[in-house]
Amino acid sequence: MANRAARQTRRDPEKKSRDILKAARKEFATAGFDGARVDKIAAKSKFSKGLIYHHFQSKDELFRSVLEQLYQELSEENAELYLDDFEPEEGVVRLIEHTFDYFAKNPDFITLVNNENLMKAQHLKKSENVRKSFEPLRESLATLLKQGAEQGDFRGDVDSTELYISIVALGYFYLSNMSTLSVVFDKPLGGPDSVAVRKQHITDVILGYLKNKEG
Amino acid sequence: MANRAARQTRRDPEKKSRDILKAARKEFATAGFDGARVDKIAAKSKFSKGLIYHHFQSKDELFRSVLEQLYQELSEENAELYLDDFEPEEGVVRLIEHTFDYFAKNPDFITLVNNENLMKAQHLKKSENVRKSFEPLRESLATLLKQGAEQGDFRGDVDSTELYISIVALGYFYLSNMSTLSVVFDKPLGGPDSVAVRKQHITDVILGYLKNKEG
Amino acid sequence: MANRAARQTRRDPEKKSRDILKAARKEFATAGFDGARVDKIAAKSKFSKGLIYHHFQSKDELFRSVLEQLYQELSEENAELYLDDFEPEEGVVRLIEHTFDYFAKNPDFITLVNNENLMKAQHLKKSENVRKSFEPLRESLATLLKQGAEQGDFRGDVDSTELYISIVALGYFYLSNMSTLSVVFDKPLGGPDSVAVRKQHITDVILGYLKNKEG
Amino acid sequence: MANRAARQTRRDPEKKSRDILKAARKEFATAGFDGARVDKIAAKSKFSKGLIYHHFQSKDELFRSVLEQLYQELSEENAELYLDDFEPEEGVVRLIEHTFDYFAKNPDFITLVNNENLMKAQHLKKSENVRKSFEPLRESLATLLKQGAEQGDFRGDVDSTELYISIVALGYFYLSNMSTLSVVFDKPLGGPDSVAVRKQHITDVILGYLKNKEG
DNA sequence: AATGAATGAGTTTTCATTCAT
DNA sequence: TATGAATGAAAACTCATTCAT
Repeated sequence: MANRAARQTRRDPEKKSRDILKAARKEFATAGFDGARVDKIAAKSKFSKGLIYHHFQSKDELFRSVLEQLYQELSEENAELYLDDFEPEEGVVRLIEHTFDYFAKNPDFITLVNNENLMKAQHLKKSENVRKSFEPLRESLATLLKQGAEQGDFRGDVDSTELYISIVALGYFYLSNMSTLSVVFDKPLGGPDSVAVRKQHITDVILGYLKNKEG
Repeated sequence: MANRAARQTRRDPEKKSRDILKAARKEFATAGFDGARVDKIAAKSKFSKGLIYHHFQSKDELFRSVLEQLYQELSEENAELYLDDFEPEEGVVRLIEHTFDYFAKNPDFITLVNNENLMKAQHLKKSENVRKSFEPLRESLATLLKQGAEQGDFRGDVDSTELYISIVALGYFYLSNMSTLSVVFDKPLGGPDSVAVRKQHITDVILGYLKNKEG
Repeated sequence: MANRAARQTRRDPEKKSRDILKAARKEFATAGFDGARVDKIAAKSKFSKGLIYHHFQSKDELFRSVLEQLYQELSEENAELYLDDFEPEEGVVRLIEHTFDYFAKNPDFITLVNNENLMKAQHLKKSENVRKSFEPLRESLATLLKQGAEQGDFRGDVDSTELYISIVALGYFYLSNMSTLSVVFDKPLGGPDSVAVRKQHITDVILGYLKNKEG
Repeated sequence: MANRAARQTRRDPEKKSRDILKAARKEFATAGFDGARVDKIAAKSKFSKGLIYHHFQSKDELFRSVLEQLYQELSEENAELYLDDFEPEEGVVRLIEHTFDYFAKNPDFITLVNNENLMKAQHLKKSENVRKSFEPLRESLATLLKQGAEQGDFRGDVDSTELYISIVALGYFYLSNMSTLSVVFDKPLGGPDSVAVRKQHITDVILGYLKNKEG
């Protein structure tokens, strides 16, 4: 039995990779790329350092894999939104709320992406499979905007990419910069109340903008 | 006179500190806190490592000083806006444009602040003089919002802190995440045209929101 | 066989530890704790600095291990004395001579222990296995003293711990402070004649004291 | 007045040296030669590092001066014993007790001398004025021993230098090695009771030895 | 005489990566 | 495949000493 379990472990390299990636993601998110320690990742994943280097060639490659997995997950979640099935306003609200909630529930995403930006996206640039990964969502949003404009609900001069960036920005920045904002505004922003207020504010801003047709 | 100047140089520890801080800011912005090398800061500043440790006690303290200087500069620039002298809409536009331009012209600010957020603002928390440093600006903005509402130009339900965070977020996030965004949208966002478009979009969003009085 | 031996070497971390400890002991004894250089220990032991830090966590831990080994060796040597097998006077003389000879042959012991005392025994305090390591010897001495008193050879008011400290002190101090004593008495004390004279003097003092029953 | 005080300071370099030496002695005793910091000595003495280097040429020279002062003080105290004015036994007891008390009251002496021995007396060897500084005391002790032997109180085969070293050893070692002894005997030796017991034991040993004429 | 800023060689320690087994 | 001991290059930080003022 023990033998069989061992064999199982031996024969499931994907499971191994997943475990390593999970540990790596946590470590990179906690300590940043430069602060992360391969030793700690090994300890957390219960595999040896040698094995990690066997599966991934370097710390950089490991980080790249973490990022790819991260964007892959986000894409999958976004695909579940089925924006095309909703009326323009409802669709936009769904997108806003889902985007905010996703970042709020996945603080590691923000940390890791910020890290990657500090390094000028050098890892992501090598990942073909994340290129254009937001295209489906952008297209759905463009459709909503077009329909909204045609129905007279939304203004007609809105660029879908810019708007999506704005929807992300309003939540991402708040969550990403919470620590320093709390200091410079001398007010803790991390509480559930503050977060709920923020989420409502974001919806107000985006909808207020879209529905102001005198633009 | 030359003599005096020489003496001045020798005896001007503030000048020295400024030079060190300048070099440190560049290195921290380029490499991040963990990636930054005190050796490089010494080389860039033309002073010895020993001197750096004589003036600042540790790499952490040096980073803290860089951050303090950074927020100090931003506060000073913000004070020059004289928002109180303008009509509501003009004032808000000034604030939006100035904020965006400031971040665009000072990419180091974003890098350094992101770094500090990755470290949970541990350095900034020790800096008493940055606490509430945005209070004057927030108050000016609150006044503009109130006047704008009274004059019937702006909606009346806007929280000044949330709005200011939004104004910052819309530009900061774009600039901060430009590298990864360029990859996932497969479209270079750093060019002057893109930046100008972005700036206009931000103004549109904020004004569109504020001037939509149907809440 | 050769193969096996090679493997042995590779796989014998205890041998490695012993080699490192040997080099460390020499360096610490020569230069003192603060004066000792981990670089030199690495060079002497033919292992890399990294390996030393892999086996021992810090310079302090390395020093602690050296001390533990030191006391371990002394305990083992003391156990070989079999004091219980001898008549009181002969047993005491054996102890005196062995103690003196041990310190004379192991000058590193004195240097290292003096160092540890300069540091208030901070390392030894963490070593559980040296606590009470002299208890067997003290007990044997106590037995000898009791027997000697019963047989009318020794005085009856002697504390075994105090006496053992005295036996050690008379030799240890002479060897430990030889350098300064040679200066202040303007007379080299390190020669074999001086040492032999000293050893005889110590035996005279202790026996003279023990056998003076008018105390 | 202030002026005068300043002048006074300026004109009293000996006072300055004394203050520096006092601070240096404390620092060297606390941290050992290698552990001592010139910066700390400067801070403690309220003089600048430059001044310290002006008066003493190096850390080594400073340590040498501390040692010289130390032995000078001990010599002066010993001269106050007036051993020649006492009967043999009383004189020897005075010497034993004074020696023990001196070390007990001046723990720095032990620390500093041990340090110097770890460095093979390299500093003391350069100090002409400590050579033979114990000659007067040794001579007084020799006289006491001779008188005691003539009066039939003491045995006649005692070398004064060996005996003096023993008198010192029995107290010095106990005080010097108290930290490690407390660990290996698992018993705190620093308390006033233990010290008093030790002092009595030393007197017993030396007198017991001297008065045992069957030697 | 007096200061303390400035230096640079050197310390302990760390860590990504390799490699023998 | 899998391990983890081993390495070496580099990191933050220290400190006796010097030197311009």
